[in-house]
Amino acid sequence: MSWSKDERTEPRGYHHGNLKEALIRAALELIAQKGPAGFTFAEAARWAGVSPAAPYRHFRDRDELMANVALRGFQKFELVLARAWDEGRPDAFTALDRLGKAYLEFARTEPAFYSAMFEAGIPPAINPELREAGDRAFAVLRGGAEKLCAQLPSKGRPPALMVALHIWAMAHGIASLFGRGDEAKRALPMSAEELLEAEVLVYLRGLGLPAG
Amino acid sequence: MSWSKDERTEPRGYHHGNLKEALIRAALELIAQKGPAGFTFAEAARWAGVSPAAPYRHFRDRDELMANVALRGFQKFELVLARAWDEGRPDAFTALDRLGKAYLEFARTEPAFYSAMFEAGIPPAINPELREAGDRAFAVLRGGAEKLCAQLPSKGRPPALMVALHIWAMAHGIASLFGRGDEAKRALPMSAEELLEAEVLVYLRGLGLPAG
DNA sequence: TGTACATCAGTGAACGCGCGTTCACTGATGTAC
DNA sequence: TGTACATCAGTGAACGCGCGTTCACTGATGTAC
Repeated sequence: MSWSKDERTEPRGYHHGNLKEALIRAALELIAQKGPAGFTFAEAARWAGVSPAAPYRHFRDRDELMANVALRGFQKFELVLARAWDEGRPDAFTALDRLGKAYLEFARTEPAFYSAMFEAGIPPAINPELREAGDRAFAVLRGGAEKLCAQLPSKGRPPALMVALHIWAMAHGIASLFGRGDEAKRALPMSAEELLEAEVLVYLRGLGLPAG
Repeated sequence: MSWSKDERTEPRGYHHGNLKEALIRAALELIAQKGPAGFTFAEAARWAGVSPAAPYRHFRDRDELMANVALRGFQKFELVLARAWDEGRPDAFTALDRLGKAYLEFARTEPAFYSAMFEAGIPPAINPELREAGDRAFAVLRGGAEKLCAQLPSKGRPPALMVALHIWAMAHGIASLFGRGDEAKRALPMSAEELLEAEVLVYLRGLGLPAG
């Protein structure tokens, strides 16, 4: 869970008690329903059962809320990816396969997070905290790529960073084209998971893996 | 050019004469500036120098305008891709490389079209004309994949459709992560073009290409 | 344990704004005769 | 070539709406003594 503290089921009384978390949850719900653009500060307040002025106690404006959602998204994403990768156990191939599936599962089950992270157009340069969180999530992919590359003969070994970027691009490409539940559903002869798995497999073979 | 007819440089008089085209151009400009969500019907009208009621003569609502932009985007995309592919001349590799570069160039130089096509969330199922245009653009990739696959031994040859989807996912992944001018610019050790070229190269090697 | 007080997190009313949409209208264009 | 008329593509004023934002306020909570 991203909203850790205590989950009050029934916020009551004058003080909400957990408004910041409630607003973030409202934003997630609204983004999931109508896309990253289709959510307003006022509506999030209404969702949380609070006056339209209340959110200003916790966020300067809509963008700050959005950035906060993206931040938590990256944190959760890092966790999910790291758990899937599991330090490359039992071997890099199996782990990479899990990683790819986890990537797609995240994009599918957390479309709001995914939107906020990659499609909301928040400039990462401005927000160092956000940028760092994104980098940490990417570091998981990068670690995986390093472990894979280490299995190649050092002569002509491709840079691990490049391999990580390739894997990211494949996963992101498939996730955004085919991996969302409802919208833009194009008829496919196979699931997004199978498609990504096959793609990564061909790619790895192209790298020379598995190597003797 | 997508807006073909006659490009009046100075729309004047009571009748605009070319309002439909002007509105689409305005939408492109606004989408490019502020993303697919950051454009309004009223603002497009203002941009075209026309009263806010005028656009209703040409589009039922904002969504219809957006769909029209996406439609033209796919048409132009198909043209651009087909020209780059050039029927696979002089050979499928060279042509595929051109295709990838053209894909990225389109995403970069026509961000508004690209957004409308892939990020505006227009349900393609509802709009058959739009869907068809998208299919025709994809058919170029598919044709390329077929030519590539034909070079493989028929035993164990992967389905061309799958290969086409893989190529699309790679190109789209790189375009949306790294291939836009201003926003979300992450420091990369190489250009988006080089990154995609390398990725496709590894992938093709994984397919067993070039084959003897 | 009780009291005074500072601080905090909410209220609710108000505002200006731009958007989407409608309406009766009007100027321009094209066509029939 | 001219006239009458239908049609088309725009105007501009008006409306209701929801948003973002501010303001003085107030109820609840925590702390010092």
